[in-house]
Amino acid sequence: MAPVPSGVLGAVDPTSDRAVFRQIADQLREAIDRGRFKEGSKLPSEAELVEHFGVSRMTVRNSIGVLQGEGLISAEHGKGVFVRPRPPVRRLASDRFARRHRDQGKSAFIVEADAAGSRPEVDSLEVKEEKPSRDISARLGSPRKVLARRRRYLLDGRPVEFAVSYLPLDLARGTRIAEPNPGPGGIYARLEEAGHRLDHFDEEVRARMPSPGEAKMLRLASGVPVIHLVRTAYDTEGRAVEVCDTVMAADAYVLAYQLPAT
Amino acid sequence: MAPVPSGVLGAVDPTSDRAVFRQIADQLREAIDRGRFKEGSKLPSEAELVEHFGVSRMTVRNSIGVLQGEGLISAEHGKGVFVRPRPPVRRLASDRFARRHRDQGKSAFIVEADAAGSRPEVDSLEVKEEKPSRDISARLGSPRKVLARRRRYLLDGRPVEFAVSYLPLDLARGTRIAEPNPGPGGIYARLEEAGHRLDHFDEEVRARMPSPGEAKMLRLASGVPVIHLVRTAYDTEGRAVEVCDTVMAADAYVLAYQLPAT
DNA sequence: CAGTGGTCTAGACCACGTG
DNA sequence: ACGTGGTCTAGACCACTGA
Repeated sequence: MAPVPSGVLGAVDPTSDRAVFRQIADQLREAIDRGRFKEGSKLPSEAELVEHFGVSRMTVRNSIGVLQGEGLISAEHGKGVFVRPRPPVRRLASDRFARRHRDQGKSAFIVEADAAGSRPEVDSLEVKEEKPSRDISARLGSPRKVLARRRRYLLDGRPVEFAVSYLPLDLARGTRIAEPNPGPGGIYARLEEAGHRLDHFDEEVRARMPSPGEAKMLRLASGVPVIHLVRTAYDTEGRAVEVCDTVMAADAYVLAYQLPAT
Repeated sequence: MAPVPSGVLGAVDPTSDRAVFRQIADQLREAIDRGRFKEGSKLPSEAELVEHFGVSRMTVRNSIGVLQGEGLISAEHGKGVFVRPRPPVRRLASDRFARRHRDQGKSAFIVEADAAGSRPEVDSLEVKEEKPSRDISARLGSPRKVLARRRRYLLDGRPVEFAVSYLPLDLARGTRIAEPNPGPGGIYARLEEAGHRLDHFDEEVRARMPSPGEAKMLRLASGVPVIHLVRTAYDTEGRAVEVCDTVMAADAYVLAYQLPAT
């Protein structure tokens, strides 16, 4: 068993008021912050830390759990504990739905990822009619049924976002919007062709820890929150024509908005 | 010791592939979701769960840890484990910095909280000159020193937000902006009086788990992420005149934006 | 005071990943 | 086969809360 690199980690004081596992977590955190353990690199194994600090394994595991909860490290069964790499973030600009950005063939996600040198994928595509939740229904003006378009987005094989678009049935049924591939420019282009010129979008942004289902769908490490974004699209007559409910891996995104000062 | 209420929690299957502590976490999560344990109410004690499921205490504690990480429950030493109440959220609208909202005497935070029936407080107010971080410096056009205005916001005694405003020294030194109370309309009103008419704001929104210092400052329970918001204010000449760096308790906020469709 | 969660020990066996 | 983390036990003592 390799010893812990000398000088990187000190000793703990069992008589201190601060719990031993917190002292160990503090030392590891500081070592990571100072770059003594680099992004993606392996921390000393539990056994090595037990040896180094002279504590029981549960104490070491407890300290590792603290840093996992902070999103700093993640454990991989059979391999070790690693400093969590910060993945490249996708920047969502507030003008991303402007008409000029509607590409002829490809979706905004694909275009943008290609430009950034990432490999984009969309999977789990599912389109079906269903009864809306109370919340979605209220936002769309209480339709009895809606068309739901579900899909998951991945970058370089990593799932980063899961989104569901809801549209009132009278706008969607029988159009390309109800097909898996809605055609060039996406559903917004189809809505405008049908006479529903878009006026503006409302976006609501929340952050929270993922449900177990979301963590699985996005393959989230512990300590990674999600950004929950609900966007409502309005046409020029003030009618809500679409609600898009999106859950994003928070470590993969930064949202950018421009606000008028007037 | 009171028994676990009958019918609410079942049994675990030690031969299952799913770990026992996950099965217990699943059962507790489902009971909470179904409302069998209401918001703010106390869960069975660790000892009662040990008795009910016939497992060791560490197993029960492990399952409790899972739900804490999800932000569903929080433990209080000496009292018990409770279903985490969802605090009222503060909605930040994208027009919150419009001139018409600049109240004569009070800050936007105070006005809004009063209207919502909450008791607002601002503390830890600190104003000083300092050397900016690389990031802040870049956003402000690389000034050598800046004025930093730090403050913490509380609602009904609960800290919800910690904010730091940075301004280039040449705009702030010798003005009311450099005083703890910048006067009616706040620093934006002072900037405009000095001829820096505001044109727009850029906001960047991220979500992540808090650092230990942030968790302490905002008294965050485990399983509560923070929203990190960086806003840059530009005047009509395109100069960045202020950067505001804000860390918010994610369970206390929803951000609302309006985006043009053009 | 009794009851609660917080910390810690010293073991055990299992499941995963790699050589 | 071996080293890694994952799960689990059966205890112990401590610190906080409330009656």
